Amino acid sequence: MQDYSSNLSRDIERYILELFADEEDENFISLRRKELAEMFGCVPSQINYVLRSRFGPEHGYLIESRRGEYGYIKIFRINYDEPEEKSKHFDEIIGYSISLHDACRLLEALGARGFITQRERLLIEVALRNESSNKTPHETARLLKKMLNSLI
Amino acid sequence: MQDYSSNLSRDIERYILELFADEEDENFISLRRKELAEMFGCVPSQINYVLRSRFGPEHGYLIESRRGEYGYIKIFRINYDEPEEKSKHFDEIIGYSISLHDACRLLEALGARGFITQRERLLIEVALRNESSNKTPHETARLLKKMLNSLI
DNA sequence: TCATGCTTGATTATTATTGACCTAGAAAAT
DNA sequence: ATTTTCTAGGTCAATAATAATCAAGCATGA
Repeated sequence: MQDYSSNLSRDIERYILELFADEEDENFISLRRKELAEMFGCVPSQINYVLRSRFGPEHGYLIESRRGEYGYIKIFRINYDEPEEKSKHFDEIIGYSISLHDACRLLEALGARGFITQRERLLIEVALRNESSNKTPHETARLLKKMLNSLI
Repeated sequence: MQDYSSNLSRDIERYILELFADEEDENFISLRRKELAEMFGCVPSQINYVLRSRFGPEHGYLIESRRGEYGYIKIFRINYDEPEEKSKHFDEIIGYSISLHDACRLLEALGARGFITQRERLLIEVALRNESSNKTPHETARLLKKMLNSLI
């Protein structure tokens, strides 16, 4: 169902995405939380909510910030592609549950196709194996999808 | 786009980094606190603040200084070529327990030092945040060290 | 209606700057 | 040889200007 009503968080999200669109050559944008909040007539913590819910690492963004005078928030966009296609693809091929063994085979294939580097593959495998004794195939699938989707 | 990346401390940091760049064959630079403070028109303790906040061990530097006449401050840039040293370094700066927040800050510094790429940083952050609600600082430290050590 | 997402503001934490006071080392004075 | 003085760096606390967190209440939409 489509939604036509106004929504502050969505507006702020769109504004930030526009900033990225305006800076095609850069992979990050800078902003001041206070300014942005004033601009949208909201409380500053609203900005944190938008960042948390839409620009976190699982969404493919890295955030750096500093407080105090000259404070700032930088948002780094790690990937440039449209998220739709590939993440749907991962959801399909990984599914609701996957064994550690199959996960590693998939990572091998993704490496062969140049989708991830050898180091990235290592990182994902280490994360998947972490406390693997009590990690179910379902949890494995969830984490694997999260990590791969963040890169897309 | 605005960059918000200039203030006194950042200027002093950049100046010191330039000193290192100018002396590529040396692994240290030396300076006089008073001179530097005069040069930047600030109080001398400002220099200590910059050293404390930007040239600590977690940034890959060591400080040695001497007071009185012929006083000086030397900043050593440490090399971590050997895998053994790198692993030990990670153990030292991460320790037995670390908050998610501090872990992310550390990853930022490791990125700046060229130890990890932005994509690798993304993967590590996603893994650390996974089920972070019941992830203790101790478990965070263990996983973080495991992942970083896998890259050595 | 009910779960989820959104909004708000009070409280807490961090960052940078400044200056007053403290400490160590070397030279000068005794 | 000992004391004094001078010079340079160290530490700490106060302050100001941000940003982050948290919990509570509200709104939306399936």
